[in-house]
Amino acid sequence: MLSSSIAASVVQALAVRELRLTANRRAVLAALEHGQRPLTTEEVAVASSVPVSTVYRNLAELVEAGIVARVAGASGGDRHELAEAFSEHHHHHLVCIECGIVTDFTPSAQLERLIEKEVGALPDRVGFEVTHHVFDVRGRCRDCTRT
Amino acid sequence: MLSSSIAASVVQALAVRELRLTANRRAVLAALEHGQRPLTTEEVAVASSVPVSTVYRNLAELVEAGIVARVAGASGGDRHELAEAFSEHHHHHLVCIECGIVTDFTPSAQLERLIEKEVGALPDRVGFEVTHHVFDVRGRCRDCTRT
DNA sequence: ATCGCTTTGAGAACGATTCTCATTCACAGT
DNA sequence: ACTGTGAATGAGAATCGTTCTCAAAGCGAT
Repeated sequence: MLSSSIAASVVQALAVRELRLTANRRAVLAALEHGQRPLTTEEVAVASSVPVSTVYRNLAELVEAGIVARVAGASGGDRHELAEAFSEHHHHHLVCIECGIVTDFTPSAQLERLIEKEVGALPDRVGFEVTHHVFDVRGRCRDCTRT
Repeated sequence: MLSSSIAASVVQALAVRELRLTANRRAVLAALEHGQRPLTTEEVAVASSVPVSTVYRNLAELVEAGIVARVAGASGGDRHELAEAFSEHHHHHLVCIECGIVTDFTPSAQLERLIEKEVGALPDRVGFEVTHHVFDVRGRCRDCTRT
């Protein structure tokens, strides 16, 4: 079930785009909320029991509405998670280049501050309008190093 | 033409995997070396005049051999560039979410140091074997902000 | 209950990537 | 140079993830 605290703000964000919080979208969001990690479209479809074509469409709409964030996996399909405004806190990703699994991690506040500062200077420096940054670490996860 | 300075080390890296530096692979690498930015598979095929199926295969092998790096674009096809060991220097990317173009930028040494430190601690902290990190900034490039 | 609009779902369509396999090529040994 | 062996090639088929299509169903307001 989608937690009601999230539901409220989701409804608002959807309303802006004249989208409704239907049972399917609820199920998709609930899957993302309870998933331990960013999920592929396929995983969302299975976890939510919503047909794939609808999951594709819903995820696209939710990303568009800023409720869901797309995470670049190692290969084979993008992954999705609740956008930061709708989940716990700012974090980054550990991407396993072997099995493709993506897990979260939170870097130090110091690093975060420095990144913000650096990124904030880009518009003036190179005329690039920043929407967000990605700081991912790639390598082999605990399971895959056991082989 | 692929610069001879690179060619030498490429041959070595290829030899480890029993791969040869053929005319096609030369052309693919030359395209990446002279491209101003990370290129899509299609762009490499055109620039090098090598058939797409061969470009796909060659890029995969070169990535596998650590000679080429895959860069996650905004959408529509991954992009490729020479791996850092074979190109000028360490850098990161500005990815335009509008047109998909990827350009390079170099963050401050201070940020780089802090990232290294943080990333270096991960193996002990969470049992993740780090191969490299990705620090990309997403937004709209100069051209796309003009619309 | 009715109207107008959004949403849905099954399958078709599409595009990027991978696979297949007969042919060609590169290098090592002679 | 000549030959043998495994690597590399290329054209098209096959595959896989994603998007599109369209008729049917759902939701909210009147």
